[in-house]
Formats: sequence, C-alpha cells, structure tokens
Amino acid sequence: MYRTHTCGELRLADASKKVQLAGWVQRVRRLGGMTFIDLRDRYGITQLTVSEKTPENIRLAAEKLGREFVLQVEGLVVERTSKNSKIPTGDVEVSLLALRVLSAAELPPFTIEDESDGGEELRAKYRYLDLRRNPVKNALMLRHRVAQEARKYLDAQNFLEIETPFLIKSTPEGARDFVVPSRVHPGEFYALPQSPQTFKQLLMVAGYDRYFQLVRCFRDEDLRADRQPEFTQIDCEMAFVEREDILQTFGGMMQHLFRRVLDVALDAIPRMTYADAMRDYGCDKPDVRFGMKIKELTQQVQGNGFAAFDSAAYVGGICASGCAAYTRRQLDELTEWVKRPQIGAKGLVYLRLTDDGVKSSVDKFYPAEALQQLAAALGARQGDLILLLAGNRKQALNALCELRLEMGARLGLRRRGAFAPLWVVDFPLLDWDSEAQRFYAMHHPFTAPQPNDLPLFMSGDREALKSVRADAYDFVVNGVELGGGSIRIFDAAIQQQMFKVLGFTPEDAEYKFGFLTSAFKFGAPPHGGIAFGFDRLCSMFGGSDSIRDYIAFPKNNAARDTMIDSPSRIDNAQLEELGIEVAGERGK
RNA sequence: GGUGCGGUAGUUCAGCUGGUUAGAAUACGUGCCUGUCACGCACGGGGUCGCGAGUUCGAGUCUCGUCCGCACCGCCA
Repeated sequence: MYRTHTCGELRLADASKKVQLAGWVQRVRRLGGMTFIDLRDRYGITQLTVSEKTPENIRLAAEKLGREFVLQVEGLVVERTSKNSKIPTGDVEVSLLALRVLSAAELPPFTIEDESDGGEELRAKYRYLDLRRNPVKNALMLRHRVAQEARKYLDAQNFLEIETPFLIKSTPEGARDFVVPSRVHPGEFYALPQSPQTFKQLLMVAGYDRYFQLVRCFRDEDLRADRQPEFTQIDCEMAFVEREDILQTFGGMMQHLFRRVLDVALDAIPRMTYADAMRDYGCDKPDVRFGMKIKELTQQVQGNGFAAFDSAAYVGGICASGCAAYTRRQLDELTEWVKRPQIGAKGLVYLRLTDDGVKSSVDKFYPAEALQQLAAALGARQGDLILLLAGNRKQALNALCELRLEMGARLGLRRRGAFAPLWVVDFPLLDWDSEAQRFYAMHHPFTAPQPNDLPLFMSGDREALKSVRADAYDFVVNGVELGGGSIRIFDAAIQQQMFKVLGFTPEDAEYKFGFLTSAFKFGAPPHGGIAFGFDRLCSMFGGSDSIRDYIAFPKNNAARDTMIDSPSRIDNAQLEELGIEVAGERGK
C-alpha cells in the first residue's frame, strides 16, 4: 500500500494521525532550517514539513528534491501554526517521518501551474504534463460528469447502449472518410465511420427501439477550434416516434444535463423554423442571447439612385442600441471589418440617430423623411446606430449574421454563463448545387421529407423539390450547433426516390446502401434520432470556445499529434503486406 | 487550397526608422535564511534570434522562399 490518504483529504480532524501520502512535488520552499514541500495528486495539495526535529536521513533526502519528483511519504498530521485558507488542506501539514523517492524527475519544460508559463505548442508536445494542470484536469472531470449524467438520463428512459463497428464501408458522400487498408484482402479498404448512422437505423429494424452510444466519429476534413478529426457524439435513435417525441425526449435530456452539471434550470426549449432563423438572424444557428434582429429593407431603399442598393438583390440591416456616438474612425474600422474576405461585404452604410437628427453616409440619396422611415422599420430610437449592407441574398445575410454577432460581442450581449437554447426545425430537405446541377442532401440521404411535403417530393419536379422541407431539427445554444437529427425514411419507395433525386444510379445505391434498403424490406418501424456533439457540449458547459481542452489527447490545427508524432510514415514491408504499392518518393 | 497573426535564454516576452558585447521577468544553480505557501536576499550559468537565400559596409530588424504553431474562409451529406 502506498498511501492511506490522498493529498486533498486531510483536515484538522485528522491531526495527530500517522498517515501515508503519495504524489508529485509541486514546489519546495527551503527556509534554511526548515523546508516545506507541496505534494500534489489528482485530489489536491498537502504541505509536508521538514524541520530540525526531522530524522537526518530525511533532511538530507529533502535537499535533493525537485519539481515533479514522485514521492511516497509517511508523517504525522499536525495543525499548522500559520494556516493557508487558499487550499482545503490548509489547516494542517504533515511532519515527515519517512520519505521515499519513487521517481526522480527532470525539470519539466513548463511549470505545472494553473497559469502555466508554457505556450500551446509546448503543452501539446508534453500533453501528459499539461494534463497534470488543474484547468485541464477540471475539463476532463467535467466531461466525465456530462457523460455519466447523459447515461443516467438515457438509461432511465429505457435506452440501450449498444456499440457499433469502427471498421465499416466507405461511402464518400458528405465528409471525406478515413480509410484503413485490409491485409487479409489486399487492395480493399475499410472506412472509419463519420457516424454510426446506418447501424443505428438497422438496430431500429432489429427492434431495439431506444438506442444510444457515446461514440467516436471520424471525419477527414480540416480542423477548427471546435472541430477535430476524431470526435465524440452522443448518438441516439428511437423507433415508433415522430418529431415531437424526439424533441421532448432530448429537450428533456438537455434540461437534465444543464441542471445536473451546471445547476442551470432551462425552460422548455423554444423552437424556430429554419426560414425564420435565416430571415431574422441570417444563419441556421442563431445566438438568441440577444435580439438585434436583421430586417430586410430591399423594397424600401431602392429607387433613390443609390447604386449599391438599387442593384442589389437584398438589402438589410441591424440596429445597434446606443451606438450612435460611434466615431467616424470606429465606423471606418467596422466597414473594413465587414469587407474582410471572411465576411465578404462590399461596404457598410450607417445611420446615426443623434440629437440633431439622422446622420448617415447616404444623406445625399435619401431625404430625411426616408431615413426616419428606415429607422422606424428597424425599431431604432435616438442614440442608436443602424448598419445596412447589400448584396446577393445569401452573402448579405451571412455578412449581417457575422456583423450582428460582432456587434453583440462588442456590446457585451454574448454573456458567458447565459444559455439560450433552441430547436431549429423545418430545414429544407435538399440543397441545389447550380454548378454541379444536382441536389445534395442537406442533412443525409435517410432524412424523411415532412409528411405534408411528401407529394411534392414524390413528384420529382426540380422546383418542387427545392421547397420540400425535411423532418429534421438542430439543437442550438448561443449560436453553436450542439446536435442535429431527423425522422428517417423507413419506406423503401421513398428511399428509392431519395437516391434517385440525389443522382445515385440504382447500382450505386445498391452498392453503397443495399444492406439498408434490404433491411427495410423485412419490416422497418418508423424511426428517427439525433446526435449531439459531446466535445462541444462539454466545452459549452465549461465556457470555452475550443474543444481541445475537453479531449485528453487532441490533434493540433494540422491534424497532427505532436506528442506521439502522428501521422507518420510506415515502412515498406508494412506497406507491401497491405498490398499497397510503394511510392517512388519514399526513402529519400 | 486560401487569408491573418506569431516563431528571440528552459519558459513567457521586449527589442523603434537596419548600427557597440541581444535585454527583462520567471525558471534553474550556488550561498544565507526556523513558519513559508508567488517565501525573501545575494551571486551565477544560460541564446544557431525557426531554417535557407537575397539586399546592405553591416540583418533579430528589410525582401523572397520554406518549415512550424494559432485563429479564420473554403471544406465539415
């Protein structure tokens, strides 16, 4: 036995006990005749003392200790003469009777402290040291808590946790697949799942009418702060349900998680249609912690000779409360901001509602009365700033969406600790790609059209298809998409029609998804489901925009793990065994 | 594939319009110190200024290329 207590455990009530502790040296403070050692483990820090009364062999050993040495010690718990209220164990210390160095340590490349002096690059390379730090440890503990609470809720609702395979078949629709060569079948490949989508549907066909899984998913796409090539979903599916059942069940799960993890009580989750979200917020994942809704003004502003507006397919604006005092410099800076390539606006028109009336950058095109009407249309009051921009509908809405979020941030309206969840519903089923002259599934090819739109869908008419709504829904919090799902097609004829609309030949469809359509021939129940981005959920709970600290061993921006140095080359013998041709470049 | 920012002691950073021997803080080492907990004081060691080319009498500083990191756009059914 190495220890009787952890380093976070001892209190005044333990005084005069003889205890054993084990942990890492956080810091040594040598005061001459007296030495203090902070011993750290997962649970906390306990101060060890070496004084002139301490046996000499321990005094000598203590002189050689450095940061991050691993010790096992025995000692007497004593009340401190000067207490430290900053740590829970601060009323006591352990006066050493025995000390064993289990492991000496080199000086770490950065200090293991909450406010570490190490940069991200260094901490990534030595992730096992970074994991010793409290902020990372707390993030992983939060992740554990969320996982346990999700399991508790789903188990109580009769869901079964069932594992599905990681070595599956490549179906390069949507995201790129990670691919794994087969040694047994040279020249053939498995793919890692982007999600267990088809398997969970097969489980519904098999009668396991409530399934869930905390499951790793793999997508070979470029990374972001909130996107990793391997990430975890809370993947769920239910049979004999319609949309309402799913929204109730998983709205309930979110209320459970917010309550149990954050002690935040969420009201029933509000809903918004995709069309409303696009119109009022310019995107399908609105941050509704604040208003500042977008207002379309195309009709109202055209015909006054202002070319930028007259020639635009869409003109819209937002009203930033209390920003009328923005200086010319600030407005110029904002204009540059919206003209950046990432935002892509051509320019920015402003109206400042000052004490002296409306001052705008387009005064010469619009009479004062027209400007007043614009202000009224946006519900602006004296002291407000109106920002307008124009373009094609999609670009302009996107730019307004970004501008709204930016102004919201500048005005302090995107408060951490405030949570505004919602369901976005009634997504379009299909997305027409005018370049490729084909439809893509907005969600995936198993998403059911809404019952009301089924005749339109079966008609196969291109214009009709563009307006078909899907029985799909996203769960959005504070402008972040945390989950999404749909009611699935379970009728073979509708599924065939979907493959046809998406341009799959019957052979294609058979090759890629034949197992699923076959299964549907043997009695498929109506079903639907949802998947939540578990890493994002955790980072949302933790108040971070990056999911990296909520993953024990994440990849960097370039999809590398700099600690283990992956991906890496493999030798020719290994390649040959896999039946993969050895490239001429190799070995150079 | 693209845009922006960054790369200088172990670490975090400063280093102006190019100009002596590249600094600070912290960490580390040594000495002193019996109540510290960001201990204190004194002294000390520590640099391929990411890498390569170019401009120049002279480059940490300017130019080009390249590698690496972060954020974002494209991409993510």
